[in-house]
Amino acid sequence: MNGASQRQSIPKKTVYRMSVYYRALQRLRANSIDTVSSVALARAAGVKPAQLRKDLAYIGHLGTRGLGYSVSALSEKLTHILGTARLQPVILVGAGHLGCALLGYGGFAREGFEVIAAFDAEPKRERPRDLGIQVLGMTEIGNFIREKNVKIAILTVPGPVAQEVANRIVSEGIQAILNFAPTILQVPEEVVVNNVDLAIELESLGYFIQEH
Amino acid sequence: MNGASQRQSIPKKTVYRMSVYYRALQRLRANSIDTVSSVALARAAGVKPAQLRKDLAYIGHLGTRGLGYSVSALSEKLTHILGTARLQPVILVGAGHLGCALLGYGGFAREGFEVIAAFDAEPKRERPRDLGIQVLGMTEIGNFIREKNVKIAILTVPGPVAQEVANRIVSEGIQAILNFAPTILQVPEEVVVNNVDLAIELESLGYFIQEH
DNA sequence: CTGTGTGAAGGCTTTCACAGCC
DNA sequence: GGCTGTGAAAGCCTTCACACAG
Repeated sequence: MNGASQRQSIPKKTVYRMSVYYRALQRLRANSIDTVSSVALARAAGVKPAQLRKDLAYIGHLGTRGLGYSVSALSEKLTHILGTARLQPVILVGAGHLGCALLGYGGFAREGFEVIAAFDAEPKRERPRDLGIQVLGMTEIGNFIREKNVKIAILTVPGPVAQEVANRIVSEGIQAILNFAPTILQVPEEVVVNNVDLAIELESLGYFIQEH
Repeated sequence: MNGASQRQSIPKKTVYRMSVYYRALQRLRANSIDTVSSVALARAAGVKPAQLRKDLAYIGHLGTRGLGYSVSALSEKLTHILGTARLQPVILVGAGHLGCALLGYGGFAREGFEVIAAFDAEPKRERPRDLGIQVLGMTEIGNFIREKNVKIAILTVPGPVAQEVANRIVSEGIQAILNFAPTILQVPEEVVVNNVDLAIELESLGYFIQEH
C-alpha cells in the first residue's frame, strides 16, 4: 500500500518478524542459551519453524545443520540488519496528548531508541509534566532535521494536518515515519510509513466477538 | 498467526479496511456528500477501487450501478458490522506508564469507545494525574468482567506477566485483546488478539532507510 | 454511459516435504 | 540421527477487465 524502498529485497513482513526474532533471542541470551533450533525459536516468536527458516534464509546461511543457530551470531546479524533504527536519532512531531504520552512511556528508550527532540505548533503550551526533552516550534524543524541528519520521525499530530506536516518533514529529509494520525499519508516511493491507528485496532476487534 | 473466530468469513484484513472506510465515510458525511463512487471512496481510504468493491461485496449488494454508494446506507451497514466494539465496554489492564498514557490520550473516547475501568497489580500507586476512571486491584478483575459482561480488554502490562494476565482475563470471559505487551500471547482459538508493538514498528523502519 | 459486482489472472506469503550437510 | 536450506505446492490477497444493471 505504502511505498517502501527495499534496500535489497526483504519483504516488509519478514523484516517485521526479524524484529520479533531479535527480541526472542535476547531472552534466550539472558538465560545463557547459546544454540537454538528453528523449532524452538519459532515457538518463542509465535511462528511456524518453516517460516522462520525462510525468513532467515534472506540474510544468508547462518544455521548449522543438525545443530541449529548460534544465538549470539544470529543476534549480531539481526542487529546489523535492523540496527540502523536503534542508532538513528528520532524526532517526535506533535506534542499533544498522545505525543507526550509516548515520550513519558519510556518504552522507546528502553528498547534503545533515542528521541532527541519534540516539535509542536504550540511549543510553549502547558505539558502534563517534564518530558525530559525540549519541545521546539515547527519553524525550527527544517534546520533541526538537516543539521542533525534525522531520518526517522514519529508523527502524532491531529489527523487533518498530518499530510501537510508529513510533506514538510519529508521535504527536509525524513525517510521513515511511524504514523499515529488517522490519515493515509501520501509519500514518495522512497519513504516508508508504518501506520498505527489505535482506534481502528480496537474497532476491528468488534467484528470477531462471539454473538449473544 | 493468532486464532480468530470469524463469525461468517470476512478476512481480518478486510475487516480492518472496513474500519478505514467507515472513517472516510464520516468525513464525507460531515461535508454533506451523500453518494460516493468506489473510485472516490477508495482514494479517500488509500486503497484501489477494485479492492474496495471486493471488500464491500462481503456485506452484500449496497451500491447502485452507474451511481455509487449511499454514504448513509453504507455507514449504517458498516456500523452494524463493526459497531459491536463501540457499544461494548472496554477495560484496561496494566495502569503503568503506557496504560495511563492511553487513558489520558482521549483518542479512544473520541472514537466512541468507553473504557469503564482500569486494573493494576498496584492500584494505589501514584499515577501521573487524574485519569477520570477508577483503578482497581487485580483481585477484583474476575468479578468485574463477569458482572459487567466485558468482552474487550486493552492489555498494557509488562511483557513478562502478559501471558499470565491474558490467561486470567480470558478465563473470566474476555474475547478480544488489544495487546501492547511485547509478548506473543497464546490464546484459545475463539479469542482474537491484535498486537501493537511500538518498538518493533519503529525498529522495522530502520531497514528501509537509504544507506550512505 | 457510468460505475458496480465478480470470475479469472496474477502476485505474494506461507506451508510442506525432503535433499543435503553436520 | 537431527536440523537446516529450499524447491514445489498450496493458500491467500490483490488487481484486472468486463458483463451487466441503472
